[in-house]
Amino acid sequence: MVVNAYLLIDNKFMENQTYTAKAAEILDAAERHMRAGGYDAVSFRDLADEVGIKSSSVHYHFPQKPDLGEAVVRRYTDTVLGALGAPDDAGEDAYARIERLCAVYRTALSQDGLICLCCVLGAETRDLPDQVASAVNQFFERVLAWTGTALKNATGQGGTPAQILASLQGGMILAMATKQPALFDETVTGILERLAG
Amino acid sequence: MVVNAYLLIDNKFMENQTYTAKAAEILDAAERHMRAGGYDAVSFRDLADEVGIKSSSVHYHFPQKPDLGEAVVRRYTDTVLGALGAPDDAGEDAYARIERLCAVYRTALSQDGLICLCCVLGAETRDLPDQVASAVNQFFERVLAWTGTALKNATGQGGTPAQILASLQGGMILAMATKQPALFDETVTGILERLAG
DNA sequence: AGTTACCTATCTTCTGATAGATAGTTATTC
DNA sequence: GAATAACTATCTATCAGAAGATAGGTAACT
Repeated sequence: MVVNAYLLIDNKFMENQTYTAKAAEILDAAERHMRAGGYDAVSFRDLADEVGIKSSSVHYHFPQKPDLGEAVVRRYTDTVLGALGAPDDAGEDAYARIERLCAVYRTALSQDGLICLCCVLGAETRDLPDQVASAVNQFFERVLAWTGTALKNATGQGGTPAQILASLQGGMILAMATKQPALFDETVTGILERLAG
Repeated sequence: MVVNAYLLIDNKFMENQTYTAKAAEILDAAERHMRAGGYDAVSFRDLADEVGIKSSSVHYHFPQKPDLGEAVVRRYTDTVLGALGAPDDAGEDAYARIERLCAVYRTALSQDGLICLCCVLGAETRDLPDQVASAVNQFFERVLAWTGTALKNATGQGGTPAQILASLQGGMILAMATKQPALFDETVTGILERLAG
């Protein structure tokens, strides 16, 4: 049986895409820079220096910058969805799932001191190469879908997936821009209170 | 009486800072680019071309790039606060005021097809020159303060200023990144529903 | 005379990108 | 099993273009 290569991109098989150690190092550095300063904050030379190779070797792993950008976003998407786990585990209620969603975001913020990659890139979508913008779009579609499933059979008036996700993304920006991490926690509190009803 | 120049920056006098026609044109172009793609999306040459002068002449109006960035953010802040009007007009209730806040954001999004400047810059705060990051910080402090005042004597459980603002900022990103403006409207609906109680 | 608002010309540094060489590994063929 | 081919991951060297920035000139207005 021949597997449709296109399908491979949009279903679970893709989640296990592997990279060599060096390529992964490059992606790590690129993600860090992008989350701190956006797409333009990444330069092939800086990445090369950080991982100890030459800039031309970075092009070997990721021919063009949009290829690199797309790879960073796709890997990030898979990491986040992996951390979120199943949105329809019967042993959990909606509250526990959304609490987990908030915790995933919270960890990213406090652990790395950086906000969500797709929050940063989403803000500059208009100027991103199509390839990258499309990957960012898919991140949101997938997380929105996860949240929609997670909310099934929710009791309280917890709000829609878009409302919840908007609060999380906006809370991060507020926390980062005002240097007050507590503002993020405040938005999380609001989300969970509404869900508890 | 000598007016304290520092005070001038943080109170209403500052709102009337004037620019020559050409400087204002430069700020317009710079704001457009920044709202579409962030701080790095602005180049002196592009701005110069757009307003019909040479790049060195842009430096005449705004010596360094951080000066330009700061000016764009400060002018934007004053414009937004001007559009918001008084947060403590006795003839209005909290709902009407927050409705206005949402409308201001909504207009920016639908009229220009661009999201809030400080949403974009806030996302990349970590990599911004201090001068610019500080102006972005002040934008949020002022809008948070406006919202706090607007909510005084609110009846329903409308949420805190940070919760409301986070929803608005996040809703914009979601709308932009998914190319679904309706997602912004959905977050606005949520904000107003909670406020109505 | 001084100030304003531009200009020309130029500099350095950084950017993404490419061509072509090299050493080491892996696979294929005789 | 040895010879050869192909692939992987890096290098050196280089390019054209764009970036922010500066020095110094000019014409007009105050």
